[in-house]
Amino acid sequence: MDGKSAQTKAKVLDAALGMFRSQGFAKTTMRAIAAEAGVSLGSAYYYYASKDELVLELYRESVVEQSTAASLAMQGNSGLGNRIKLAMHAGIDALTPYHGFGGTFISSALPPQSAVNPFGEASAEVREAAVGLFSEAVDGAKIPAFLRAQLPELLWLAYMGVVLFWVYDSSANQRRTRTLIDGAAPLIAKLVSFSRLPVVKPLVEEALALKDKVQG
Amino acid sequence: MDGKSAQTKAKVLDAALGMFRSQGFAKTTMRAIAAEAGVSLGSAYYYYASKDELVLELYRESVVEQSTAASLAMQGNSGLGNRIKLAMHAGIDALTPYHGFGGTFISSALPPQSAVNPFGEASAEVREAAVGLFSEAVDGAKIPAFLRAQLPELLWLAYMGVVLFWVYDSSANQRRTRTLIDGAAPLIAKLVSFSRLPVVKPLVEEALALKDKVQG
DNA sequence: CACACTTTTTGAACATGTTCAAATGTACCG
DNA sequence: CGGTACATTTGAACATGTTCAAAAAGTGTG
Repeated sequence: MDGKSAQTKAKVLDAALGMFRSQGFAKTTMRAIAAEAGVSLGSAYYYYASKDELVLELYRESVVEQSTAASLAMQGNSGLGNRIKLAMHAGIDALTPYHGFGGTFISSALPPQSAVNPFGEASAEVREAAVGLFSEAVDGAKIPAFLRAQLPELLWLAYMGVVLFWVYDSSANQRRTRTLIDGAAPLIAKLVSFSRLPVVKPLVEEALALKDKVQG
Repeated sequence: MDGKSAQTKAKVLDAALGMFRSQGFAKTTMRAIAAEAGVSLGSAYYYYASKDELVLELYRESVVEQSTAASLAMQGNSGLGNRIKLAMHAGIDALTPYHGFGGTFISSALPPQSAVNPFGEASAEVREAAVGLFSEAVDGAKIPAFLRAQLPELLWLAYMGVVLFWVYDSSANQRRTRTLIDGAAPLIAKLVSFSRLPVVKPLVEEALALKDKVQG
């Protein structure tokens, strides 16, 4: 039966996410999470082996939120640039409540051995969902054949860069990040469309070849 | 008099760097550093307010090593691609002893409020040195005027990307990172040279404008 | 030298992430 | 029911980064 156990697990997660939002990541102690959830410290660890795993859930939820919001918004919008914009803005929207502790968030997210590291094993499922969102953004646009397969992953990578920028963005409401997205998305679209041209094509092909060579 | 005090400080730093290399960052405790240096725990903290500050020293030293090695190597080498290659390889060379704990390194290096964060206040001096190295790499090459001023910083940014890749690179001796540098450097050089062409120029100009708009 | 003031040193104390052996609860079998 | 195996819960114990008040050592002054 999954009822009781799952319920406890959910209580712990709710307490954690709530306190992350209100107190930040560093200030939220495992003891406080356990207390808020009404369980003992050991119990919290029974369900989540580390504080990082809680962050992975947060990341997971944010991607779900990003996906649903972006999918919906893309229904009425065509044009590669526009769709990239929507996908990225939706991601930042979902992360916004956590900007205050973006720093501590990223410090547990980036180490290679961390459960949360976006490039790692543990987050494969979430990453694929995110890449899938960019596939959706690309769908319907005219993409040169030699680019199509790789483009979604490249866009996700670019988005990871945007997230990193966002973490450091101290402007009010992270306006600079929004500006970055608004500027970068059409640029990317333009680059994709130009990638057919004789001057640009070999450059792009070379870059794609390097990406393949360097991967795995 | 700076003799005694500076000597103690140096002893702490030496102990720390040595143990970082041999044990990794996480496994090296402040207590162990203090013991190795022959001082008390409190004394270690008197000189370095946090473990992160020790990492900043490491970063500083690695940039110095990178700079001297790269400057030397560039004396006999011309060609933008080659010089970029040299600068980046020198950086990875200097970091190699620490690859084992690159993950923990980056986890303390990236948080915005960390003393070590490469984009932050505290590391401004080191960052300028690193950007300066790329200025040197660019010197002598024919760079389109509208690009020249921004290029070194862009190259440093690209190099930060390479370092991030290196952190995650689990191939033997980080061969993939070397492949990346060898492939990316000529690509960048080609892009710079193509940036004069009518198709490419507006794209690059737009990107530069976006960078300015988004900065500060 | 005696005194005051500063720099340095010390180790105990604290907070917090994590581990673990033991206690408690639950489900199912004979 | 009695009992056994498994799941869950508990809180004490541990390790470690960091803080801090007090002691010690050093330095200059009268």
